[in-house]
Amino acid sequence: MRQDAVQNRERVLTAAEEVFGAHGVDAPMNEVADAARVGVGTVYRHFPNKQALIDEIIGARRRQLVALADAADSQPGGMAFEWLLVQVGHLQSEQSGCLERLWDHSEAELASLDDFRRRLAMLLTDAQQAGRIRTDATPTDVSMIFWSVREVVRVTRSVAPNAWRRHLELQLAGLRPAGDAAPLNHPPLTDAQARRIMRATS
Amino acid sequence: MRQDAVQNRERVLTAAEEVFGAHGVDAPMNEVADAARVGVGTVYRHFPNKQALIDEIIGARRRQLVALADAADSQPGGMAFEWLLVQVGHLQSEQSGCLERLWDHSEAELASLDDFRRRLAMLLTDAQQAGRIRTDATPTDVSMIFWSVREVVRVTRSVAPNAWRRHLELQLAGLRPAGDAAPLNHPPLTDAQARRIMRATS
DNA sequence: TTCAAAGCGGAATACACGCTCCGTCTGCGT
DNA sequence: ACGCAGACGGAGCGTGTATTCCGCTTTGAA
Repeated sequence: MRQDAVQNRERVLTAAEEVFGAHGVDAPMNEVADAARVGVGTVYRHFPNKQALIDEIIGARRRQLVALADAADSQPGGMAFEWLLVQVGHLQSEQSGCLERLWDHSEAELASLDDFRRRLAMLLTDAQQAGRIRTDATPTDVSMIFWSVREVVRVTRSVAPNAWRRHLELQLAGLRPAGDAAPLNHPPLTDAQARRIMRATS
Repeated sequence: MRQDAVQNRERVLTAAEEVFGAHGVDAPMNEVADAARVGVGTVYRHFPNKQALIDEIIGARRRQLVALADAADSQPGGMAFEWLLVQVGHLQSEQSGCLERLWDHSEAELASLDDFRRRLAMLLTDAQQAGRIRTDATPTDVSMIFWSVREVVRVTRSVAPNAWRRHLELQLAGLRPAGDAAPLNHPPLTDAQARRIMRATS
């Protein structure tokens, strides 16, 4: 590949991350091209269509996600689970507009995040055994927290970019072992449901 | 106003509630017109533009919201606050697509919901004094819960229409008085921030 | 019953966006 | 230096959607 072509591809990716991050994935391709100081034609030379460009960006984030799950193992004691949730919050709060689609997958991409989910489930179990998390919490409850944090990030980022931290703190408080608190009355999502949801949203 | 015109206006409103509720406010006006068994022209005779139609629907919901806050007063003891949160969850889960904009306002509409917010703040204080809610929770924390529940509703409704209940339960658990749980490390949104956010989202 | 005002339908318009096409330009192997 | 495969830009096409326009229909007061 020609040298300038390689450079341009990179510029487009960076620009797309910025533009989509700031204005959401609904931002027009024209804006991405302008931000990359490149014609739209060039964008389409490197990515067959808008979805492919978005996928490329999100793919990179998914890999970060898996890396984070790996890194969590080296956290002390039963803290790994909570550490991971905060890290994922960080990830979601950077260039948050891109990530509207982070938790959606075609069946094909499901594998990459399955890995993440498996590790997350293990960390959750560990945390429960360490007595830091209530035993009736399930991995699907954690998915709901991710969705919820994503939305709080989206809504608050322009005014209070750190507000999601408090929201997450409160949710973690909700996950603590029930003292005198009542047990949960509503059942968690089943895995099958969670899976269908993640496919449907996209 | 002519009799048939009155009827048609009503039909359009009902249809819009259904269509926007099911497919979100991005659903095309044509679909609304079809669902109302009416031409697009008629829709535009009654509402100057799409936004006005949406506003009308949301306005009605806001009034319901205020009514709920009033009704909460007749709930027993310190439970009024929690009861209200569940009711708001219900409200958000019905025709949820319409409500993407429920918490956004132009400065002008701020007044209508201010009333709601004032009552909510009082109920929160009551619940705190009754020892059911941690004393460091603020009304802006409750706003974040509303945003969060709205998103969980949006994501899960087609597969598990009741999933939001569990999510809310967990959040309420997070609002219980801290036993051995650590105090919150991150500050709540200020009122001014919350206000700006609600204006910016729209 | 009559008829003008009010209402209606839906084709046509305006516009925004994804994407394609093609004439022009440029890195780089020779 | 040369030539051209490969890359570039951006005008223009197709589509989808909000909104308008206008000839036809209906209502209801006289």
